[in-house]
This record gives sequence, structure tokens and C-alpha cells, in this order.
Amino acid sequence: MARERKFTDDELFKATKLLLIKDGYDSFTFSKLASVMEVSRGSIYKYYENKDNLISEFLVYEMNRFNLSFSGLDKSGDFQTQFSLVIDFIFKHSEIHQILEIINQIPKKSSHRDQSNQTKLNTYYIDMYKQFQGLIEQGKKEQVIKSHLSDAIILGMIFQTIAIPNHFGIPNDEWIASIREILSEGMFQKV
Amino acid sequence: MARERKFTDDELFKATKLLLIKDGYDSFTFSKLASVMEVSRGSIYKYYENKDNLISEFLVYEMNRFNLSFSGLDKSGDFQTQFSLVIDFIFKHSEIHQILEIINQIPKKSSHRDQSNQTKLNTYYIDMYKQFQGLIEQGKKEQVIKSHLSDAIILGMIFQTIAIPNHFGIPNDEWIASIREILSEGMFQKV
DNA sequence: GTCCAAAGTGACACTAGTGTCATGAATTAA
DNA sequence: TTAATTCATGACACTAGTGTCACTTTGGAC
Repeated sequence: MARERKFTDDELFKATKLLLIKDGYDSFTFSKLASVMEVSRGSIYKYYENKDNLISEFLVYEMNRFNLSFSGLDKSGDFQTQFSLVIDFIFKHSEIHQILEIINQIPKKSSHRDQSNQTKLNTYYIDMYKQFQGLIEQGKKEQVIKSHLSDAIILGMIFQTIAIPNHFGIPNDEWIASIREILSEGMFQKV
Repeated sequence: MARERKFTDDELFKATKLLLIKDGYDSFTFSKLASVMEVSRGSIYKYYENKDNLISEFLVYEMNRFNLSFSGLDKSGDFQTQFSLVIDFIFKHSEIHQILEIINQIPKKSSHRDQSNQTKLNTYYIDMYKQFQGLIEQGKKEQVIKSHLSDAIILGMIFQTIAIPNHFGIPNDEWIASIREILSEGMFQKV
């Protein structure tokens, strides 16, 4: 006994992602979102208190999806195989870089509900970190990765390369191959 | 025969840089700037039409300073020496990364004056690119840099590493040394 | 067909930023 | 001291977004 909903949470999150990635956190507004969804602004307030609340729910949803998808990767091969798999995976999900940036942009002063989301996000963040750390440790154990490099810097390097602007339109395959090569062997000739 | 000014352009740009780097382009307002400068908002309009105009003037000023400072680096040593010098230089001027990001964020629909600034910025951008490209070419000529890697990707890698978030507070020296090592030799052991 | 709960809407009051301008304040040449 | 000139200010009207709420619409249960 109810009226039919004009949009689902999934649709809302899809539009949210679109706008967040196009315009960034600051320029995201309920007005724009409502316009994309073709509903009135007021109706979104039925489900989310405000922008921060919506975005923090969205981020939880998105991080959860990313982690699930990441942990679904084939873990059977040796390190080299996995490393390639993971690089490809990250470049296929390159929005994750912006998502992580937005997580660090959310203002702290927020409602109880949002604080609980912050906690969840922290957990997801750590989960993600641990998954990568597992890979890095395997690499160090197999004597492939230099052991004196800290996990944090290796992870940072890998994640940051997603966001290198490809101003000159180099083809995707060459782009990813070059980055993988530099990350693993460097840009210098072997002596 | 005039009243004394309460602030110079240099002071204004200094405050602008501060706010732009702290809050980003979207959150930058004349109100905040006036408050930092301890003058009225109205007085800033005496010198700059609006936010976009001020920021584009600021960026021209900043890029010019960066390029001058960069071209002042010692060019006498061999490639390896210069490479280290440049990496150190970039990390010392790491705000350049945000500056370049902001350049790409300025809306296009702007006044004649701003369009002339856009042209200037493009020139500065190309100047900067050429300076780095000179170094990369030297590296390739000296057989240090792998010749099959495109200049664009090498430059992109180097610039992007500035912005890796150092969440775990690794000491600056170790941080830069590790990044230089990964960029040049990679994160994999030599076989 | 009637009831009614959930869903949706648009108008309202509020906040924060923008750009302008009449007015007042400071400086100095005459 | 006065006149001329530049600077600085705060008030004004305007725009865009926020959050709320009384009211309308929808559609299944009875």
C-alpha cells in the first residue's frame, strides 16, 4: 500500500558518482543531482538528510563494491602474475583514486549517522590496504620486490599512477605497459 | 598625490596561494581572501574584476616564478646529477602540482583579459614542458633513460609522484630517496 | 469506490557569495 | 588650507544553494 518510487538507491548512487567525478565534492549539489535524476530536490531529502550524509552513504557503498570486486581477483598465480592482474584491475577501476580523495575531503563535523559511516569507511580503507599489503608481502617474500622499500610508498606509487593525466592521448595499452615497466624496472637502462 | 595602498599584489598573491592550496579552486572566495588580508571585500574589486580574473593573474605570476626558478638550476653536471637536482627541486616546489591542477580547472568562458592569460599560461606550460624534455632527451642521449619510453609518460610519472599522500608520515629524506629509486630502478630486485 | 500511507512537489525562509557604487578617508602638490 | 586624486568601506540588490513543510498524487488493501 504505497506509491511507486521514482528512483532506487542504486540509480541515485550512479548519478552521484557521475557528478562527483565530473565536478568534484565542492560543486556537487542536490539541485544538480535532482536535475540528473529528473525528480524534485525535495524528494531526495526524504531519504538523505543532506549532501554530506548522501555522499558518505555513497562512499561506503562504493568502497564496499570495490573491495568485494578486488577480493574476487584470482589469487592463485605467482607474484609477477598477480602484480600484472592488480595493475590492470586498478586501471580498470581508476575512479577509485577520486573516491579516495573525496573520502579525505568530507568535513569532520557531522551527525552521529555520518560518524558511523566514517568508521565504516576507515574499516574499508584498512581492508583495502591489507589486501594490497598481502600482495606486497608476497612480492617481498618471493624476493621480487626490494625489501627495503616501505609498503606505504609502494602502495602510494601504484595508486598515484592511476591519476597521471594522459594529455597527449597515448593509447591505453602502451600507457599501462609503460607504467607497469617503470614501477617494476624503473625508467633507467640496466647497466 | 594619492592615498597609501593597504596591500601589494605580492601580498595578495601570497594569500591567494595559501587559500587555493588549502581549500582548492571551488572553495576560494573573495570573502575569505579579504578576511585573510584584513581589508574589505570591495577593495579587492578595485584591482581584479572577479575570482577567475584574480586567479588567472595569480597563476601567470606563479608559473613565471616557477619557470624562472627552474631555469636557474645548475645545468653543468651529467644526467644523473641533474636528475637528482631536478627531483629535489620538484619536491621543494611541490605546490606546483596543485597549481597545474588548478590551471586545468579554470572555466573557459571568460573575459578577453582572461583569454590572454590563458594564452600566457599555455606558453608557460609549454616552456616548463620543454625544460623537462631537454633533461629527458639528455638522459636518453647518455643512454641512461630507456629510449622506448615516451617523454610524456616519464614527465607524468615524475610530476605525479609529488602528490603521493604520505599518510604514514615517513621522513622526507627517506620518502624522496625511495621515490627517486623507484622512478629510476623500479621496485623490483635486479635479477 | 473509499481509505490511507508512502512518495513526490514546489513554495518559503534562510544563508553565503557576488558585483556595484555612493560616500568617506588619506595623501600630497600647489 | 585647500583642492585633487586615489583608496577603502559598507550597504544594496542579486544569485544560487539549503532545509523544511503543507499539500498533492499514487496505488494497493479493504
